[in-house]
Amino acid sequence: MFSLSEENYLKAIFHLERSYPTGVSTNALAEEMSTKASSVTDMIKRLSEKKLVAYKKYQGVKLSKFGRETAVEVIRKHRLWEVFLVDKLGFAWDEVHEVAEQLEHIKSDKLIKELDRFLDFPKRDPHGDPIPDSKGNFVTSNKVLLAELKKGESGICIGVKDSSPEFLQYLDKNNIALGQLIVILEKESFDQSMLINLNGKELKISNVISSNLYIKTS
Amino acid sequence: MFSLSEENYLKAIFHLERSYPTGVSTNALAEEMSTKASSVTDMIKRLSEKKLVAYKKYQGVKLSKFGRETAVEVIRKHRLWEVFLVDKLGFAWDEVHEVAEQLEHIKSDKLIKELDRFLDFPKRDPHGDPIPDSKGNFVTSNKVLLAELKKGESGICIGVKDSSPEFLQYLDKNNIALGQLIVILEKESFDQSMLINLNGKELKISNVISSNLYIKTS
DNA sequence: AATATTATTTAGATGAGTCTAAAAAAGCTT
DNA sequence: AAGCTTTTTTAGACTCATCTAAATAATATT
Ligand SMILES: [Mn+2]
Ligand SMILES: [Mn+2]
Ligand SMILES: [Mn+2]
Ligand SMILES: [Mn+2]
Repeated sequence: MFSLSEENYLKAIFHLERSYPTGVSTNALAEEMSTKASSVTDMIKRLSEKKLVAYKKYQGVKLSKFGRETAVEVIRKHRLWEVFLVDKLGFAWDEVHEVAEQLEHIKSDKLIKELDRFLDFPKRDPHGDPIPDSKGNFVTSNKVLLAELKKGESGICIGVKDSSPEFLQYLDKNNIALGQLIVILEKESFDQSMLINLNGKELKISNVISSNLYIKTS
Repeated sequence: MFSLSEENYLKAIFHLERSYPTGVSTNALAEEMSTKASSVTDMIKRLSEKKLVAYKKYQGVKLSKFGRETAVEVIRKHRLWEVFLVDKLGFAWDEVHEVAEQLEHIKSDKLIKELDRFLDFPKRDPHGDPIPDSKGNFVTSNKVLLAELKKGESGICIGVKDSSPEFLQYLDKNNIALGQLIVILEKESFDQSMLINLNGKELKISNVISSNLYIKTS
């Protein structure tokens, strides 16, 4: 059983490994955890002693198999709780993350097993992120940022890259939701802003927005 | 916002105040918290600085109004989560306490408000204990230990004093559940054991058992 | 009232997790 | 290759929550 801090570091390393395939740097981890590099070094040493990460001085960290399994389990719990909060308690999708950050650390195998069943084994959380199953397997869907599409192309919105309350509330305000068809009517070459069609209505969105919306491709 | 440890101490003091109306002793608190008296003294000083308890050296502690409100809120959360686990996730009543000990420390006003609504504002937890409402008010029912009743008397079982898994499993095994009518057929003066009628069936129970079952009186 | 026992507090240490400041290593420039 | 900059690690300190051992206060016994 690991501490709340240890679990949070494992999650952070897991997420950063995509951008740092050769090893997550101390500074990147410090940034992600909103802490100091020296604290990260301390924690990395602890995680290394517990065989959760592979660490060599000045080389960054990588999750071990064990560490990755642990991280995925915490992520599974986080996302299941997010589904619970939205589907059962009526939270909005921009209100769930903070609470899930706490709930993900509750230790009980039975709890998470029964919660999963109660929610009818959901495959995705309210932000479109995949939920690992009890064995740690999860779908990796073919997605691309809306910003990468060209004029005339279209696709279904299936997730958000930024899931901050601010961004999610912007989407709500403009009636952009997961599952919706988006057609690119115009794309401005100067600032990459787009005119899109959404439910028959036209909407102008900046590159900041289109760079944080995932579209299903295949 | 208080730490997990602080909240647990407040709960313990709250429960012990019934037995120690003039002030909860350091040793009693150490016993309840499974820790050492010196640790208790340290914590009491912290709680006192935060105005959660009134403390004078060698005099024991009492909760302040603020401290009592905080304790009651934690107890409210604990019991609501226990209802959730039993009613929604299918936990048995002897499996919920440990998990609720963790869940009671989750910080989110909205979460507990919506959970309460989701559970349809339950008045009692799975062990018959009253659940404080959002203002901290809860019913204090007229109850008496089964052991205090005499031959020929009867009443409805409404709660347990000991809610350890071992005791609860004993009750399950003997089909004793909350809400049931219990009639005392015989009472042995030597060891206080009883012969009771339960759903038409006769059952012999020891004083250890009857001293941990609450019966509704008025 | 003096003494013995018990309860409580103090003193000092430990471990987890964090911090700042300083040292050391790695990576870039020229 | 030497020097400069950035990154990372080390050293030392702090808080919270705990512990053991010792000191002190309160209570009980004779
Ligand atoms: Mn989240
Ligand atoms: Mn999410
Ligand atoms: Mn309980
Ligand atoms: Mn209970």
